[in-house]
Amino acid sequence: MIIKSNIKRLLQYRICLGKFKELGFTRVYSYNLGNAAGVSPEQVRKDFSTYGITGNKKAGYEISSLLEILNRLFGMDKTHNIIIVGMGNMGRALANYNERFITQHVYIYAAFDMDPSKHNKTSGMPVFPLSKIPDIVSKNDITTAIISVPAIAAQEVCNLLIDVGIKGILNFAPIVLKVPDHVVINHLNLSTEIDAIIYYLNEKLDTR
Amino acid sequence: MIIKSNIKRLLQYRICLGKFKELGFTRVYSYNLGNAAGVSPEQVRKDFSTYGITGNKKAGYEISSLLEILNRLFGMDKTHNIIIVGMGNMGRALANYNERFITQHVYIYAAFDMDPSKHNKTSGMPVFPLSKIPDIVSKNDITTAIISVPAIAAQEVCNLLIDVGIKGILNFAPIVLKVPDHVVINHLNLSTEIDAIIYYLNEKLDTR
DNA sequence: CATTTTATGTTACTGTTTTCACAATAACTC
DNA sequence: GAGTTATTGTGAAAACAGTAACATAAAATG
Ligand SMILES: NC(=O)c1ccc[n+]([C@@H]2O[C@H](COP(=O)([O-])OP(=O)(O)OC[C@H]3O[C@@H](n4cnc5c(N)ncnc54)[C@H](O)[C@@H]3O)[C@@H](O)[C@H]2O)c1
Ligand SMILES: NC(=O)c1ccc[n+]([C@@H]2O[C@H](COP(=O)([O-])OP(=O)(O)OC[C@H]3O[C@@H](n4cnc5c(N)ncnc54)[C@H](O)[C@@H]3O)[C@@H](O)[C@H]2O)c1
Repeated sequence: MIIKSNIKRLLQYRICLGKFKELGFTRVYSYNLGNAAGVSPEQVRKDFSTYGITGNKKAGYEISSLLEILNRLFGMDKTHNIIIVGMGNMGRALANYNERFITQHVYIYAAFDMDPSKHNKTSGMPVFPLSKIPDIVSKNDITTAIISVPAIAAQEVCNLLIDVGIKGILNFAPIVLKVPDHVVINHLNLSTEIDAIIYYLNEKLDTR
Repeated sequence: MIIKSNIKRLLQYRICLGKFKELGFTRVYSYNLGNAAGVSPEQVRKDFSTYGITGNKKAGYEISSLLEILNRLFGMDKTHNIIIVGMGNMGRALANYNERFITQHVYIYAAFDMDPSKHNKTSGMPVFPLSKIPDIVSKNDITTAIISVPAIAAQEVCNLLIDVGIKGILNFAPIVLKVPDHVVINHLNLSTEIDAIIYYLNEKLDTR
């Protein structure tokens, strides 16, 4: 599953709208939103059009009602509990960010690690052994998980998660995980993100 | 700047080829690579074709020479020194990953933070105040930086980096940074990555 | 209240990416 | 070494995404 850019843009519009609202604005134009989100005003209107979102001729969009529509579109009427497997450097960084994730209606409900020395509560949420996964996932209707274990263990952890009913996965391990069709998987390879930047820098030099 | 998916795929092929090599293989077919990288064999061949990379009819691709070509394409004949600004949770996680980044020819040479309590060497590389940025960047030919400061400070840090000659930025702060055309910027919003997964899960339920 | 202004919403266009199909050809078989 | 097989390489087709143009309509103006 590759996440479409229009979905990412709509989520970005939502974040920008929140900031506009905080600043006391009540209406925005496609031009303002595009500027804040780094896209053209036409792109903003096109994205809204695709999802049947309409504003007012000449008067732009009312921020509160636009936010309501986007919040409904993204199921943000409630907070989505998720779990993390792998409480190493990346897992801890994410765990410590929990109070900010909740502003996007995401909450890390529990974490899991194979290393018993990680089993404690210092990161805000409990850290359990992997044997607790089935119980916690099923008892709390959890459908989404973050994998931040070493690449060597990622497929095994992934399989386990799918077995217990996880349907959406954000994977930080630098390996392409094999999942059944019904599972939504989002691969995030930070090394690659940096390498790609460096590639474009060199390319610009070459074609000068 | 939006990073094209063919570049990300080529980088992924490179990683997969490395694993094949470790496992003792000397040749691969487009089918093997596609399978490992999660794409179709046609996509693999097309990507190679786009960059003038050729293999052998019936005998596939020789791993070592393919790796050489990709390493050259991505400037991996040398290690690229980069810096991080913001040594909080995310910055530290990245810093601790330095010995792994170097396998992708990326090395975090120095880190910067406005908070004096972060100025030490416990994370492997030195952590300096921001006033040291111009000196370190220019003396070490550094062109790429990671921003992991709070959103409120990100644009200011970004401007400073561009002023001292940084040309490529990976930004973790949940804000769309304004940069001149010649700067390559890669926005990575982790909240959005999770929200997008949740969106697709709900969408699948809706259209069931 | 007629006219002008200005921003939306959509259609048509343009460009890009992916998939498909198959000719070309190197390796293998007998 | 002729015939068969398997895999590449690419051009054409299809699908997708982004840009541009403009008709439409609400608001502002006077
Ligand atoms: N830290 C980074 O900045 C960074 C950057 C790029 C990629 N990554 C990737 O993210 C993943 C996590 O990175 P990290 O730096 O946090 O690694 P880490 O080694 O610090 O942490 C890994 C954690 O996973 C746990 N673990 C190992 N095997 C497990 C298993 N089978 N089940 C459950 N837990 C297990 C370990 O106990 C450890 O706590 C890795 O795949 C890494 O390649 C991290
Ligand atoms: N930690 C996560 O998992 C996570 C998830 C999503 C997004 N992010 C984003 O990544 C960024 C960093 O997150 P974090 O969790 O590491 O935050 P953090 O608060 O732990 O760390 C921020 C660091 O930046 C430093 N800083 C603040 N202002 C600065 C300035 N002007 N110049 C230099 N340094 C400055 C602080 O001293 C601190 O060390 C934030 O923008 C955050 O929204 C983080």
